[in-house]
Amino acid sequence: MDKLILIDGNNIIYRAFFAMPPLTNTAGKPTNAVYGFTTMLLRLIEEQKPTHMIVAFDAGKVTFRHEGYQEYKGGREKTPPELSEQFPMLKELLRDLGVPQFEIGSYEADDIIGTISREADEQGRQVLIVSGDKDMLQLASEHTTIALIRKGVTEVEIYGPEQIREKYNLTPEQIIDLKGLMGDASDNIPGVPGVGEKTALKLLHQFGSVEGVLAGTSELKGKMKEKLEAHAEDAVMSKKLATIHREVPLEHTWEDMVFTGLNKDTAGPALAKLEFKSLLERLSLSANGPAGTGAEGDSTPEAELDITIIDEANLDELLTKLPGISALHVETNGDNPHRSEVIGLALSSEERHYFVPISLLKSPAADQLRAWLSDETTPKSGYDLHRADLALHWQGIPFAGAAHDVQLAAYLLDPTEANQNLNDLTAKYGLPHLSADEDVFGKGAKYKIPELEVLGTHVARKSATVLGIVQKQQQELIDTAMKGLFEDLEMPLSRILADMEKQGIAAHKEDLMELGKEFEWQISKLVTEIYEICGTEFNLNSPKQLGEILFVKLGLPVVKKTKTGYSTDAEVLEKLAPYHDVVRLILQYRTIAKLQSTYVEGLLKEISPVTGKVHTFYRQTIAATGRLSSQFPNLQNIPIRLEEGRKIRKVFVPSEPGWSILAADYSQIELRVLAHISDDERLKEAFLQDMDIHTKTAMDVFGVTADQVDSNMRRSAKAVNFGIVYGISDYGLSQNLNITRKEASHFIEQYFEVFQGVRRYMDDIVVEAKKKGYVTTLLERRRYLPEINASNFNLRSFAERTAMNTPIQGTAADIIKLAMVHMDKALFDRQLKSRMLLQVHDELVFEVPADELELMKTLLPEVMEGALKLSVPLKAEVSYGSNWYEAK
DNA sequence: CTCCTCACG
DNA sequence: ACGTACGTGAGGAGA
Repeated sequence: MDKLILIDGNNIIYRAFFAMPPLTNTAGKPTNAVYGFTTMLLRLIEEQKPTHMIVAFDAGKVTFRHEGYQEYKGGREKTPPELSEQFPMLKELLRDLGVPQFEIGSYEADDIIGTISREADEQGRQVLIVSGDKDMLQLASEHTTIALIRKGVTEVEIYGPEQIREKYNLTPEQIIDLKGLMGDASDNIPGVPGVGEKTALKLLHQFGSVEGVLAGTSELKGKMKEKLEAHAEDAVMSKKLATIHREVPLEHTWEDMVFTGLNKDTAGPALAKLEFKSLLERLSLSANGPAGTGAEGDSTPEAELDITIIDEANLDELLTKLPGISALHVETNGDNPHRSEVIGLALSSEERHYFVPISLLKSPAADQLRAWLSDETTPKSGYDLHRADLALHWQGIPFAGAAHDVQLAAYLLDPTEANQNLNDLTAKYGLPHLSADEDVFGKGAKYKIPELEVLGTHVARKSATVLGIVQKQQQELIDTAMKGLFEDLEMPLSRILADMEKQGIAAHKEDLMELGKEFEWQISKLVTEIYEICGTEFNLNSPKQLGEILFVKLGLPVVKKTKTGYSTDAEVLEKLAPYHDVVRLILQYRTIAKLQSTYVEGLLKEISPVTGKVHTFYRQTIAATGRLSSQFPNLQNIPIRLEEGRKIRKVFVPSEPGWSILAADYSQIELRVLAHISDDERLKEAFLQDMDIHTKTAMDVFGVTADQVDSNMRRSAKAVNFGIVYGISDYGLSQNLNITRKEASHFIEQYFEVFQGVRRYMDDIVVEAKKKGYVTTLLERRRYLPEINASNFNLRSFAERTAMNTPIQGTAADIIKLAMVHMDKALFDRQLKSRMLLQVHDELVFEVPADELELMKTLLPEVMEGALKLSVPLKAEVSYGSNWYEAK
């Protein structure tokens, strides 16, 4: 079956340009857009296996659309020169890859694609259109689907007529009417002012088309009617502009579009010229011309590896080879490493790969192998060694000697790239593809461990992959100045986290159940009362049903809407409370129900029957800022702000009699970090004198003395301080303080008048991010912000706030991680029995024996405060008690 | 599997 | 004109 792919060249290269971090060849020429385009193209070829393909480009500046409307695409920002110069590079590359390309004077890529897809349609051929432009949806048909590129160039949504109906309840043809009514700012198509997507959809569902709407205005009234009548011509013209021209005079034949695979003779040299080494390797092409094997632009075939499945008979052979082994992979099932089982262990040396099934690994015959596994002087690389350590631990197999964790390194190299599994990394580093775990094991209920041969081969390929990545990552870490961060902070921390998690924190089950009974009783009382007042029973946990009761039955005013209906969140309910007594009760119900389901029932399920403790799992590779996250259960969001919830903390107790819970938290760490990196004199002054920072801010912003600061002024100052850390916007502050945007903006202005160093930092960091494409923390942790130069206001603003926030939040994360490493060493050096149990972003929790309490009360804050030397002091406040609640 | 809501720093 | 505060994880509802 023939399959034709039509690619909107201009659109994709644009998106690739803004989605990719800046990337240049050794001569300093930007190549990022070409690179992004090419990776997408190769993936398409691999996944779709097209028999025909073209890339269409816009030709020239003036198209037939300008004849009727000169302002078409007016007001658009000029194409950045860094992108312009990549067009010829891309066209040359496509030629060398053997991918046909089309452009024709005075028409746009859309029109070429529209014309070819019409012809293909008429001949019943299968077509896939690739673009980021929603307008393309008008071309969908029985045989034609559209792959809409969403985020960056990696995610696509596939649309056929069916999906368009589901999403908009429109036919593909009506997409044109939609744009006719709503216009398109980026193309300078006016549409009807005041009509956005929502209104346009409503009108089209009622009248069917632009013409239908204009003919039917008599059925409408008010502003809407006026607007439509006044702008009838605009609507008609906009529709015309949005219509893809499907009769372009093209002189082409079906044969001109044939694609039989990459041109092996020229593809290699072309990619080499652009210095796309990873793509060269991925395609196993050589820079000098035709390559030996498997270069169809298809996935690199799975490598032929020398794999030995180990049993008792050949175990000795493996043991002799151990000195040459540096990479391993521990295969486990399930997400929770405290509960999952180890299935097997793969080991890799440069020459050979081995797989040891779990049964053998646990047997006495494997003593020597296990000794090697637990030997900290034999360095081992792997993917997610932290998880492996835990899973092995619960099977009674100790692990030590983690040298290079490929997952952790990948996270440091790009912390925003979500969940980089080994498969993603093979693509990135041009290594042979792995089968997806899903294909080997099946998923969900169908999960099944395959036969030994298949299993061993799959897992051994993973350790082989690790082996292939380590050196490359080492070099990248050096190039990005993150080697120190990796070796001296993150790798040591990963072992410390594993220790904390194995240790767990004791939770008093009976007390928790007792608390649950209390909540149960309160819930049933509240529920009865609420049903009675409302005069009906319904599911209080359903926002949908609750909305129905509040806004329809009781007729309360609608404050806020969500995508799917009425909003009933706490903010809305607070506003509704004065109107009806039941609202307060609902708020109370929500509070208690949350405590009951998440914290009582949720925690009960997580208390290990084996240890009587809760063993969380810290994830070191999730948060883009460098923070940790906690799962199964999340122990970083145990209630504290409200007394009812805070009681939950009473169930967390020391695991040995006579011991105490000791906790210390950093005071205002983020604002202290800000004082340091902004070098703002007044902010530094405040911390050097150890003043209450919010009161001090209020004094300076309102120009009053300390005793003139009332609680309201302090509250405002506190909100401004928060806002500053988050990357302030007047809108955000106005929401938080419930004031007008203007007042908020005035506040911010006053703040910056006083704290000019902070203003300078905020300005500078954004400029720096725009220039470099990333921001860093004090310890050189990096976060890329590809959207910092986006033309879309929202995307750009978000990236700008992130640029302001990440160095602050991230440096604070660096500091507490340092403190953990130092503290671990301090405990070891002094041979103390005290144990580190939890980290909650700016707080560390320990359990300590009575005879170490006095020492720990001074040691802990000392180590935390001395973790990193800043231009202002760090401050840690320590407290202790017989449980976590008391340690406040 | 997505949405809403809410717990934390 | 645009429509947000930064970073997470979990539970329940309703498709």
